[in-house]
Amino acid sequence: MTAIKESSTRNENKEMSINACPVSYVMNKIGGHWKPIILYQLMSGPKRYNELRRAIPTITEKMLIQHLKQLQADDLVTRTAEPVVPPFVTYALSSVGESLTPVMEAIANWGFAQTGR
Amino acid sequence: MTAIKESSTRNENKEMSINACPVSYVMNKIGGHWKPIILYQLMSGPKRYNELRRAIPTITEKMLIQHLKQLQADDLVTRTAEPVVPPFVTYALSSVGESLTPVMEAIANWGFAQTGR
DNA sequence: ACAAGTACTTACCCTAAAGTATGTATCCAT
DNA sequence: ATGGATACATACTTTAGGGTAAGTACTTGT
Repeated sequence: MTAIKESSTRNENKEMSINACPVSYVMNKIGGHWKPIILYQLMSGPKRYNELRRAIPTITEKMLIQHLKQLQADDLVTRTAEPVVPPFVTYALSSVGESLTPVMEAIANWGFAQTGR
Repeated sequence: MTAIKESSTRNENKEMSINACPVSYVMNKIGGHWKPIILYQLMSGPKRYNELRRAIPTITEKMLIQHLKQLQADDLVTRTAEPVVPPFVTYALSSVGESLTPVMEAIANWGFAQTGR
């Protein structure tokens, strides 16, 4: 999973920031290119893997699972796989993920206010 | 200012996301490594260039001015230079920047709730 | 027999963002 | 005249994140 060189200045700074700035901490969980988009999709309800793919046409499969895994590791989304063939895997917001909803909405609303609609 | 290769898949995806996902739009303004930290510092009042440096010891000068310029271009912060020698330059949140305060606080509070304080 | 759908995995490459290092101009204090 | 403080600028390198492409395993439909 794209191994991390554990002692670049870059990562040290990241660690520091996460501890020093509460906003920075949150950005590491919901920031980046794809995570907010995935979370935004899941806010409208649980979705299957391929539903997410189709909902976000420009995302690659690699990025989708990579971030879904990260979001699971951060306890923001849950994965439920029904043991059938063909596979039936559903992703949903965890309770922690749900608690993000008002925050995400606050962010989105500011965006709407800025862009006019 | 680090010229942008205007037609990589990367940038096309970025453009698309900004239009499709309101959260993504906001992330482009306040996301990234340093911007939230700088904004968080300015939320406690205007600061001089070197005050910011000292408040964020791990940031390099390059990153600091680069992001300050970007934040100015996005109308989130203002720069006021008194024409004296030695220079006296103050950075502050613009009115738009101020309007971000509740959003940033919502984010920070969620972070605090998650980390326990 | 073969394509299509499910949900991934893996190897390799490219680039934007961040880091390193050094330079600029002006003034004041020692 | 040398060093420190102010607020930057600019060339050069590194790396983490993202993109490309192809493969896996199992089943249903034609």
